Amino acid sequence: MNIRDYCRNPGFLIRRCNQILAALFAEQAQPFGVTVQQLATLQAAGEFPGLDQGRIAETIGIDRSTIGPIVVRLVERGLLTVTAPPADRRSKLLAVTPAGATVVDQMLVRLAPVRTRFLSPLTAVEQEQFIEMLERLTAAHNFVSRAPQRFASDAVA
Amino acid sequence: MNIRDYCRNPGFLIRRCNQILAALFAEQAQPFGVTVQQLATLQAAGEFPGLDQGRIAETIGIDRSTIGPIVVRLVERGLLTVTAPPADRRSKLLAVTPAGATVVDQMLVRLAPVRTRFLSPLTAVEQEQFIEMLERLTAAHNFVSRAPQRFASDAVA
DNA sequence: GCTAACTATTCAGTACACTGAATAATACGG
DNA sequence: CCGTATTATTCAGTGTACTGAATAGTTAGC
Repeated sequence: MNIRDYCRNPGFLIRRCNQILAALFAEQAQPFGVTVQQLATLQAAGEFPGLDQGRIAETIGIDRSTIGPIVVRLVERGLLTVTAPPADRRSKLLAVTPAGATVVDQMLVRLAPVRTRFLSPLTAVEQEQFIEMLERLTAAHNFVSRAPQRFASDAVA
Repeated sequence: MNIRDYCRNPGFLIRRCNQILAALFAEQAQPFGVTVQQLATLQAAGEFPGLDQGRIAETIGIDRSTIGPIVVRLVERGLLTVTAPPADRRSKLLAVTPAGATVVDQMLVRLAPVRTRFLSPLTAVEQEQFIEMLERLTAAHNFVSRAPQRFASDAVA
């Protein structure tokens, strides 16, 4: 296997896409100083107020040991608040501040074109197929990584 | 836009795929203690012996400031050697050691099933379409990231 | 009630990834 | 030649990601 074939592996291509999307995101997000995972955290916390940190991490599919530092940065910037419920002092309940909600709204507006631009090399039909295939792949392999994704609204079986 | 829609963005899905592929890779690569980027570096250095560090980085699409530490770790493990050519003492020429070549061969054998397993939720036709779409996306946006990919064999226009 | 299992988070350690700036060596224009 | 632009790499700083282990708090069994 030579290098050119190696670069046709899904692992390699997905990594390249990740780099590209990170750059496109950073371009738009720069004035806000908020990263992808920080935005995802804000959005999940906004939709499920009062959910604990671990379940927010599950909702967006990031590791529990990774969300801690993310939350710290968001709290430092005044975009998120953390409270320890008296019932269970192990957990940390997250809530988005008004400033945080504003940032999310403004960022989503600026980021909408990124999706369009990234997918533009594909035809409209291909774009739908591509997203659908990605969804199928992530769903099928959800439990492979240490941070499987689970929505808070999904009842525990 | 709610969280479920947010998770249908290519950025989110690609990040999840990346996590999954990293986990699948790690599962097979663990006994070797070699990471994805380290393997890619070894392979590129093996195919283009005597190429300088910066061009190896370009070949595999990683940042020049990232490859330095990767090379250091590979040299420490005796899988790679670095020489400073007398002609231009700024650059560092990389070469794979026999031990490094053996590691690459053994790892490629173990990693072949990872590709098959990852793509298995798609039909044979879809798998080809998926890879082709990824190639088109990465090619179209190649210069968006700080580390565009360029093969050493591509003549400079 | 008190220990034992369980759960939420954190911490230490390793490895990317990128930005912006610094350092060092080379090449070129006059 | 000699300073200036160019090129190769490095460094400092920030932010993920994951592993394995530790810490702290809770629930359950008996």
